[in-house]
Amino acid sequence: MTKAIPDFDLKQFLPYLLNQASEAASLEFSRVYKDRYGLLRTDWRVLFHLGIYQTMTAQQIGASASIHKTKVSRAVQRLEERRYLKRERDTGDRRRENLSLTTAGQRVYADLRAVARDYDARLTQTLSDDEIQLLRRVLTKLAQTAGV
Amino acid sequence: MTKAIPDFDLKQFLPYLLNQASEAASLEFSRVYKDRYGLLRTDWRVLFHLGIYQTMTAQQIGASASIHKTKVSRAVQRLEERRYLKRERDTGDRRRENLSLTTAGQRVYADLRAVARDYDARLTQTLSDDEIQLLRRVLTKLAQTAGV
DNA sequence: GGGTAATAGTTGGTTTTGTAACTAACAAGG
DNA sequence: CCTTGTTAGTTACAAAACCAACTATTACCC
Repeated sequence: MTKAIPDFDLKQFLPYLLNQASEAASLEFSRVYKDRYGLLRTDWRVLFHLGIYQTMTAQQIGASASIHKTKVSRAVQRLEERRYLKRERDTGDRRRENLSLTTAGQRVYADLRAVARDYDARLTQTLSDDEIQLLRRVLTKLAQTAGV
Repeated sequence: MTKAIPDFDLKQFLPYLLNQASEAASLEFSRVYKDRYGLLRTDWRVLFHLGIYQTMTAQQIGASASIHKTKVSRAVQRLEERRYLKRERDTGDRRRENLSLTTAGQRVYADLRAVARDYDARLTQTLSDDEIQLLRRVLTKLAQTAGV
């Protein structure tokens, strides 16, 4: 660690900085869904999609969250094993499965949603309303940039 | 996908939003270091640390980037295999290894640094200077929040 | 000095992810 | 209908991440 004048500011490089912020910002939340329910990151995202929208296919969830279909498939399997989710073959198009939460899954969702709300409030509590708005707007734009 | 009024806005939830933005923002850059040099995410971070600071130990890199020591260890192995990095046992404390880039490694760093600069400029080009400043400030704060 | 704790880094076994190939069902054109 | 192409979802195998235990060395301190 010698050089006095760095020729590149890694910590200001957006892909790096965004990743550091993202990891830090999800760390505590991940501990909750992991420790309390044994879920993985993809699992809680699928769970939340179904909690919010009631019924979706794996394809819809993957498109919404930019998750590859194999990851969605495995998250659905795990949630089904835990009896948080049920599948119903679509009668109109029998390739599709309409996914929804069981009562147990809805309970988990409601619990984690409350945690998420508190957590988001904590993350943003040191920021002004303007800052939060701008942050969300810019991040949303960035998220869309690369087709994600 | 039934419900008209969602009870939670997942896409505004910071851990989720940050992750989407982070993934999107690093996608194209990752293709460059992956396709051009066969590097993984941890690899380019270690490479950049050494490119910027000349000499560091694995411990220092891990502390700086919040990367677990086993991940650093394996990234160092991969970079060494590719002859981008050399290790020297520290004479003062023989547990430590002083890591630095080979000439080949420095070439790779210089190339990727140029890509990174262009890429960062592209990511921020639709934002005003004020927005960029605020974004970086807020993200830095968030990154520090959880001890990361 | 000699024992105990702490630190730097590696290794091994298990999970998770990534990628490609696969099955099953639908679509569209002849 | 029947071939060809597309879509929804799963499976298999390899690559990577995770976590715990390990070695080697240094620090502490009685």
